Amino acid sequence: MTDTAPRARRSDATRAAILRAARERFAADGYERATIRAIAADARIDPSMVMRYYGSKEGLFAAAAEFDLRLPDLAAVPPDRLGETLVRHFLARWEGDETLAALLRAASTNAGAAERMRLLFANQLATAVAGFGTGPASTAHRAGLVASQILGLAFTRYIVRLPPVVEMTPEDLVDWVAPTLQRYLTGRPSR
Amino acid sequence: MTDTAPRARRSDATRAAILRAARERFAADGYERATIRAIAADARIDPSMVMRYYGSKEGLFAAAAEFDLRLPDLAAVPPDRLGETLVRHFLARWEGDETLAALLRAASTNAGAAERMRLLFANQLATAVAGFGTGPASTAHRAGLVASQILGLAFTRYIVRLPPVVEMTPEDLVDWVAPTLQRYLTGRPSR
DNA sequence: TTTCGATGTCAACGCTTGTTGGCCTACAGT
DNA sequence: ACTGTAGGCCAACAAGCGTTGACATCGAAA
Repeated sequence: MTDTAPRARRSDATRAAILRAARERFAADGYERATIRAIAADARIDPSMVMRYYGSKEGLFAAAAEFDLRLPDLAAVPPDRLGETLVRHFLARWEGDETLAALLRAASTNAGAAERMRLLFANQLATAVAGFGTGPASTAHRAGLVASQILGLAFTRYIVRLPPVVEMTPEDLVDWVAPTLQRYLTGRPSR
Repeated sequence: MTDTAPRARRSDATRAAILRAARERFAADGYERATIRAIAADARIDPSMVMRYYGSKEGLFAAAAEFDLRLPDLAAVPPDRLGETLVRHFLARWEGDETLAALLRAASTNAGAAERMRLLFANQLATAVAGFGTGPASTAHRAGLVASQILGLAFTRYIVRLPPVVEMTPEDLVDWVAPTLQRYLTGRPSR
């Protein structure tokens, strides 16, 4: 039941090459400047193949932006190390897979990409941190605050490339940002 | 000496209308989807006028993205209220002027806009917070961390519009985010 | 060996884009 | 009243875009 398409088609390699090239281009150029022609050239096939396999540019992006945050089970983490765990995980996930960068860049100008970003954080981050924290702030608000810091870090480090943020080592970033996330998850606001 | 162009030209109103329309479009659509034709239509003039007055689309954007953060003199702020002051100021600045949103959206896909964003934070934010904090972290790093949280807040609230971040009131945001900035400016990292 | 669907190429379509140059019009200086 | 210039519009350009359909080729089933 796990594989609905039992035998591999001969075109699977082509499909994969298209996806790989698409992720690269979307991550580097954003949605509108990443052209189907350029993606096809990278994958060494004709632009019309992209249309055949993915229907449209939107369809290609939807396939290329499929992403799993792979968040660990936070219930198994010592409660006072939640922030550290999250920063470390996101940094690793970001540097190892350019899909998130593609989604981030595209979300600025493409409505569909922004919607995907919202779903990603609602379905994966918000549910992962559900149950943490008490008091006046809802779990959703805590997840939103975490998202604001995580995405801001990614935006300044990988998109705008602010020099001081780029220069900091992952360990520096963990040391500084972990307490922020920790407080957003388990702390209280001032006043 | 304050006004180098003593008498107002008759075209100044048109120039201003173009700039206003450009800021709106760049903020709403980003750099590539905001077309000169659409901007000209909003300003009720011919597209060729945009070229005459601003030379090119890049030139128009450069003029439209001119921005002053208008940061207050932080030396005059009680040292333990730096974070609160900054969050409040940025929130007000953001909601009152769409230029920053235009710059933020465009910075994701346009190299020139990203460069402008870097200059903005280097020249205005980094210099405003210069001198705060001691210890192993340089002032530039502290400014970069502040930028990551401020831009992340703007990105999630005004660009991606993550529901929990949009729903929070400005006062809620101040209460939660102020301690973060306070620590980035005057605190120490964990470990 | 023939057949037929899957795989891939080619050329073109209709459209939009930034940009340009020519032309008309109104108004300020004489 | 005349004239020069600044302000504005119109039409068109070359280029690039996503997308389409017709045609070639390969590989496996018959």
